[in-house]
Amino acid sequence: MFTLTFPDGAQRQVQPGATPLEVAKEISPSLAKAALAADLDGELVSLVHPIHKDARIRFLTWEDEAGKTVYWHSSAHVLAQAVKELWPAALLDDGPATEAGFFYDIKFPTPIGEEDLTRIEEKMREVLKRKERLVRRELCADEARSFFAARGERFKLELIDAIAARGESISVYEQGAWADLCRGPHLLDTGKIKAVKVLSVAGAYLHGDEKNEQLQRVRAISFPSQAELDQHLFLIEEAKKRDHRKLGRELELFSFHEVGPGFPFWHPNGTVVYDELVRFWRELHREAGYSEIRTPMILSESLWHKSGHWEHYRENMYFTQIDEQDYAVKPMNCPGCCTIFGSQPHSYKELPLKLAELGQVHRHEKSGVLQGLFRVRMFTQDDAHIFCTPPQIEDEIVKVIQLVDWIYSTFGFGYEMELSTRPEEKFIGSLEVWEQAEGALKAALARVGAAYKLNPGDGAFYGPKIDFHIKDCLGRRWQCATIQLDFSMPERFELEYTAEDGSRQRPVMIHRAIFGSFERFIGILIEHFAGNLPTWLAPVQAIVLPITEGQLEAARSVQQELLKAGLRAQLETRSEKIGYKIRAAELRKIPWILVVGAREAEQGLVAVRRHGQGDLGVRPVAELVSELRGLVDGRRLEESVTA
RNA sequence: GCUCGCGUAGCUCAGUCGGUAGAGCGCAUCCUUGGUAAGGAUGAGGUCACCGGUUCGAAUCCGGUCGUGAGCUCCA
Repeated sequence: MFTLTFPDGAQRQVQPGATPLEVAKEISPSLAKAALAADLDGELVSLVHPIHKDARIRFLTWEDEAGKTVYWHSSAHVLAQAVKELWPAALLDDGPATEAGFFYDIKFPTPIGEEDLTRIEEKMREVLKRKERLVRRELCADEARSFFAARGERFKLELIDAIAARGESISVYEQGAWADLCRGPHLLDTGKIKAVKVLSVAGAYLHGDEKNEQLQRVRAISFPSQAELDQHLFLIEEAKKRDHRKLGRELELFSFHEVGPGFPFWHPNGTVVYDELVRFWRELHREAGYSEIRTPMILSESLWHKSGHWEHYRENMYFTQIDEQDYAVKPMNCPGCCTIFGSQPHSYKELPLKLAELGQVHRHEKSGVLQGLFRVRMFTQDDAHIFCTPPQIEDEIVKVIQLVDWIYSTFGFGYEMELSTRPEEKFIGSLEVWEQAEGALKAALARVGAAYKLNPGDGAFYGPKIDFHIKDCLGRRWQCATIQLDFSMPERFELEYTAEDGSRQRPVMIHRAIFGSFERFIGILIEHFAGNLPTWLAPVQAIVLPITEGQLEAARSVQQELLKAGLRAQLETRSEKIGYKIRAAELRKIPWILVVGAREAEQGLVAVRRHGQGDLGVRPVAELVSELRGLVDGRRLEESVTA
């Protein structure tokens, strides 16, 4: 007998070879019905996996990420089967589950188009109706090779070789007359998959490698009920409405033009948002002991040789000539900052020295990756470089993490952290320094009590780093903040400080950004708030609407009061009906709409209307002004109106 | 950069079989002075992304270029 331990600590004895499904049935029929797979000592297993040890067990349902993964992975097999029934000559590569659905990379005899998606979807429903069992079968490498060779699946043969090379066991999952190479685990049968939607088809490289031939990636999603699918499709539509590229145009924040692909043009409204963020950032950094610097946009190519960028980053840089000398447009700010640090002697007493720079950088990104403000060729980083001694690293990292947390919480953003450590091979500096640095980062994370994901070997060649990812409304994760330790740059620039004992020492450099770039951050803000920016960030904070031209002067004086209080207020002067003017202001997402009619004008009142909330009643002008000032000064989120 | 799709007025989009362009919104002018999401009239706006080809004739068919979208690869 083996002992299974459940998440709540309860235990149960089972016979050797018992399966999670049998265990679930003993507990309750509803659990057996809801269970999709099980977690056995951290291993993801199917419900018919025989248990041959004492273990902790947890049943995975649709509510668990891992449960969804199994569900969608099985759905991917259904997709593949449907495709093979429609195009027997299609060649399959790989078809995993993703964060939201699943895909399959396929080489079609002739490329398919959007119009084929419905056919695939209908065929999938047909396959699902058969409610076929997914049966696992283990094969040796040669059996597997002849199995897929007989079917002409040459991509699968490559996958088999890769699996065999890793010394892993090879298995196929059969469903009806068809079978796919797969590690599993899977659902017991396809009957639990109730609703499917084939979403898109796009190019993808074989095995995800750019050098390989191009296949087509068919993306789809499935749900246990039609209602859940409908809800998901509704959310996709809602997300599209928030697309910052659309809102950016509608709200006249920024634009892109053929004369500068990837180079954003900031319109007056967008510039206000940008400047407010800068102001917020400056306030916090001044308080946190940073000094601000500015370094040139174009610098001699020799500097970029020295920094290593020419060697490692040339592909992404723009070059030019001045007086027949070679120059480069800066893609990063660190060399400029190091030039300042190196321009004068430093004492240990100055450390940690924190030099911040709103550095505008240009990077030649591949044309295909440009994407609104999320991926541009010119952007401004809220950069800073902290020069310190190795023992100071931990404290400084803690302070940066706290600053990031403060800034993100001001916008109501959730985020995830990742720690990337020393690469296996390509790295500079001694193992000792790396260990010290990684230890400092881990200690800092522990001190702030942050949960983080470890990416072993994912650090830069010059040092380990902590990355912060914000999740946007489409579920995409964007790296914004980053904290990177850098042992390389101080070395290359021969930076030094005089230590207590008079010796010359090399400082450690911490490279960090919090917004990451203003461009991307604003893009995320727009989508996060669906364009309804909090009052402190809104390009126009209030608009005054006279009901008739008779109140134009009274309305103008209300506007003057707001302007005097430092608020961004406009006056509507068009002679339209009030309904029309309100509609226009609502569409511009102006947070405060102030209506002045004969009644209000007489008593020094305004009728207040908050965007999205309708009429809030009348209020004395002075009272409203101080309320708005409070919102702005406190950089209040006003969640009730932005949600 | 690669694959596929798309490109018509400031915006959203029609435009049939190849016969040199249309709507709504917005904008301008005039009328209207209306109390919480669209009052009315008139008018201006387009080298149909660009270059080339086929054709008597191209927004429409073909090729190329540029831009853009979905992905891939890469990243703040």
